[in-house]
Amino acid sequence: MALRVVSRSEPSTAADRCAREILETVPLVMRVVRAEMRRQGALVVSVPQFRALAFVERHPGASLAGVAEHLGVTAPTASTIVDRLVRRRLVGRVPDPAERRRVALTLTPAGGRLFARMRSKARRHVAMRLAGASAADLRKVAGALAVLDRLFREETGIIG
Amino acid sequence: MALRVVSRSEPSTAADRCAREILETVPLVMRVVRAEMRRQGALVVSVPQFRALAFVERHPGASLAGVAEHLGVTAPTASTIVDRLVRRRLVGRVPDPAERRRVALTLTPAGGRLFARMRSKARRHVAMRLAGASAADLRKVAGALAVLDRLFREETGIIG
DNA sequence: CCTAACTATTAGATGACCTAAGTATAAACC
DNA sequence: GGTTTATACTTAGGTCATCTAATAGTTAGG
Repeated sequence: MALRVVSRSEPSTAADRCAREILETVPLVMRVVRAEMRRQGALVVSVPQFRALAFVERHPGASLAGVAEHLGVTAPTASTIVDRLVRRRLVGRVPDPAERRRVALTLTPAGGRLFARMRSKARRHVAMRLAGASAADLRKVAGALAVLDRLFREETGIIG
Repeated sequence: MALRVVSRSEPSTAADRCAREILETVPLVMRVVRAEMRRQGALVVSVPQFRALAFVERHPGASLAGVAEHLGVTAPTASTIVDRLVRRRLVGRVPDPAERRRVALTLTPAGGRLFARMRSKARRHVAMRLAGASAADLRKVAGALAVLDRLFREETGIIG
């Protein structure tokens, strides 16, 4: 024990260094994307609302609990998020005939269009940033993303 | 023009594919980290508050405008964020004697301790995730982060 | 000086998030 | 079959982040 007191203040594992870099760069990327979207006035709905749209598009007839789990938020939070989407006619919410305590959520045509537009705009923003990268760099990034995805993907679910 | 109508719906550039993956994985990583922090009760202050602490630690005597620019928010937003930190005795806010419309912000000892604790906790969380990666994977990730950092770093500043 | 520019705050709004408490429906169990 | 328990969602009340618009105090320029 007493022999391992050297430089406790500066962790030097490769994983530790990589962790610092992740906590530096990953939030930066998201902030820049969000900022560019906002600057263009392309943030027509909030980020959680957008994620809810994405989930409902992929899971037509989804329940509120499904949205809540996918967003990693509590049921009341999901309820109000969906409620704003419903009030803007982007999502339809009808009671499920088989399970009448459930609601079945669907994208309205307007909701589908808005979602597609926002998503392609975000992708175009990122792609424009990537225009300044070489093909080799792009391959590096893609490979690293696969690694990160694998490491962070598990346990998508409960947030508590 | 009319000759380029093929598959407009599916962009296939390498940069486009990479952009899709970035928009998939990068938010995932951040959400997982935030969720783990919250689960451990380690989110003692909010993310913007934490970022404000980080800025003031690195720039003692910073002004409110400095915090606002670093956070990418408006002055009123920065004001309330700093205000909560001041009320919790994590940040000191005194009028700058030379420029009496400015305030000089500093970390209190408690603020410094709390910031250091939160940061190391976040790093440890990420490092634990990375424990399941090979050394080669870590090198890949680090290299990709450097690329992303370069591509997204510029234009840190104005958001509005 | 006195106005123009700048720094910070206050006021008022929307939205995300939480916990706790309700309502309604389904399942389960005597 | 009726009561109890569990499930799905909503409502109520609170904190925090965020915006724009308006305000107060300070400095600088003409």
